[in-house]
Formats: sequence, structure tokens, C-alpha cells
Amino acid sequence: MNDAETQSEQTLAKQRLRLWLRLLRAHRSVENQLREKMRLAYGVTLPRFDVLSALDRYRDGLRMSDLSAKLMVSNGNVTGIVDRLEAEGLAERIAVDGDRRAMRVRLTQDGIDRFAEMAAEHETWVDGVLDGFDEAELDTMITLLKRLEEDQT
Amino acid sequence: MNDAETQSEQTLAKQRLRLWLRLLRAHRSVENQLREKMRLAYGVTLPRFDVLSALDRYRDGLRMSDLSAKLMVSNGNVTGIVDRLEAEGLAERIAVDGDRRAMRVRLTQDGIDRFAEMAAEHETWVDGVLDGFDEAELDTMITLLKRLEEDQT
DNA sequence: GGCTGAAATTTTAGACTTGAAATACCTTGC
DNA sequence: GCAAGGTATTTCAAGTCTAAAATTTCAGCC
Repeated sequence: MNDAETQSEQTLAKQRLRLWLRLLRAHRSVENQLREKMRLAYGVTLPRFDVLSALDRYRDGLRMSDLSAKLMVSNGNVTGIVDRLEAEGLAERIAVDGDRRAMRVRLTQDGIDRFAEMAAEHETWVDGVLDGFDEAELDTMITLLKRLEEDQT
Repeated sequence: MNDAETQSEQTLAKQRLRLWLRLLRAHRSVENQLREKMRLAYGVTLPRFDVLSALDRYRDGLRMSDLSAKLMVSNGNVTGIVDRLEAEGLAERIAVDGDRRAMRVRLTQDGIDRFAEMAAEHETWVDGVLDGFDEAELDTMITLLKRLEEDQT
């Protein structure tokens, strides 16, 4: 455990741990700010906004399992959130013909309209929170974070 | 809205949004992996591990409010987690003399020992997950993420 | 047709999380 | 001293989240 290579490996591992802790804190910081703004301005939670956002991107609707895969959360989780969005009239479940096990979820017109309002302001909030980064820095981080995701087989 | 400067501002805002989405996904990806490993290997949740980690760094103990501030979560949240850690015998609450409102939480000897085991393996897991990054890349990201946090007044 | 295993979703139990209210205590100004 | 306002923590209701079990349906095979 005393040669230079092992030494460097140890340092690298520690540095990777530091990165993870930074990622954790950065995420929590941004999330906390956005959650409060969303709640005050629109009375909506972040998980619901995330689901609306995914559904807005796929106007034809998504299956429950596609939705949970895209959001990287469990199936049971989206069941509850979609239940509430449905109760609020922002989303609806429709049958998938040819497979009676599956459900397609899509935005209602009201959901489309409400999301459009929120999304516009959401973007300006994010812009404000990440104000300190210029284009080069943004590109750097986006590229590296994207690789992080791709690295996970 | 047609001059070059405004155009660039719009692009920057979109890019910042992209960064936030990347951050979200990267966080979720790492967290999901670590959660499962922690659960299978030690039967412990990530929130509990986080609290143990903070307490391990401050062996004299932390007040509940210091703990919640360091972890960037609500007060009510740490109350529940510390309750459970206490029930498991890993942490204990002790009175703060001079202020009967406050509580100091610290690890028990068992908590110290158990955490040491977990922390060692946790580090190797993080090392594995962030395997794809070399020292320069780690430094870059750490520096930028650190600045993100500092930018929030 | 009927059986078997897989797939999509929901249900369930338990934990985590927030924001707000409640409780208990402290501190300051008078 | 004591009232008023502030601080530390807990409690509470509602929502989010996971992992595992349960349901329902599908698809292939005999």
C-alpha cells in the first residue's frame, strides 16, 4: 500500500467521494429553491411537475412503466402521482388497445395549458439559480454529467 | 427580442435548464445505485447513512437544528430519522446544559463502529460508480459544483 | 382448449419529506 | 418580575418513495 500508484488510487477514490457529496448538495440546494417557488406560485409539487413535464414531451401519452423508467422512479410511485394528477384533471389514463394490462397516460387540455404556464416560469427560475455559470462552464458540466449517466450500463 | 444579445440570453437559459435536468438525472442514478447496495449489504437507508455520516464527523454531537442545516433538510425530518437511529442504538440524544430546549445528538460506540464498516464500503461503491472520471475531470466538477452552492447567498 | 411463465400495473407496508402548528424554553425590555 | 417575542424541537397531515406482494392479462406451448 505504499507505492505511488496505490497512493494515487486512494486519492482518486476520495476525490470521487467528494464529487458525489458535492453533487448531492448541489442537487438539494437547487431542488429546495425550486420546490418552494413552485409551491408558492402554482401550489404544485416537484414530482408532479416532473410527471407533467414528461407527459408534455410525449403528447400521445406514455405507459406507466415508460413514465417510471424515464423519471427513474418506481412503478408504485408514479401510480400515486398520476392518481392525483388525474383527480386534479391535469392528466388522464386511457386504455391501450391490444393490451388490457397497460395504461397510457396523457395530459388533458387543461394539463397542457397549466404546464405551459409553469414551464415558462420554471425556466426563468432555473436560469436564476444557475446564473453564475457561463456557456463554456455549462457545456463542460452537461457533457460530464451526461457521460456519468452513459457510463452506467 | 431579435438582437444577438437576447438570442444568446435565451440560449443560455435553455442551457442552464439542461444542466439542471442533467444534475437531476445524475443524482438520481447515483442515489438509486447506492441505495440498493446499502440496503442489501447493511439494511440501512441512505437518509440514515447521511445522518450517521454527519454525526461521525462531529463526534461531540450536533444539535438537531445543526444537523438539519448541514443536511439541508427540514427539522421534522431529522427528528424521525434520529428517533429510528436511537431505537437501533446507533445514536443517542443528550441534554444541552444551559438550554433545555435543545438536544445534542451523537453516535453511540456501536454507531461509530457500524458506521466505520459502512463508510469504507460506501467509498468503494462511489469509486465504482464514478469510475469514468479522471482527476482533472473530478477537480473541474467539484470546483464548479462548489461554486454553485456558494452562489446561493 | 388449458397451463405456465412473463409482463404491466396496482396495492401495501414502512420509511422519508415537507410546511405548518404546537410545545417548551429562552431573552429582552420594561 | 413579567409580558412579548424569539428559538429549538416535536408533532401532525399530506404527499412522495421504495420494495415486495398481489392482480390481471398476455404469449407460447402442448
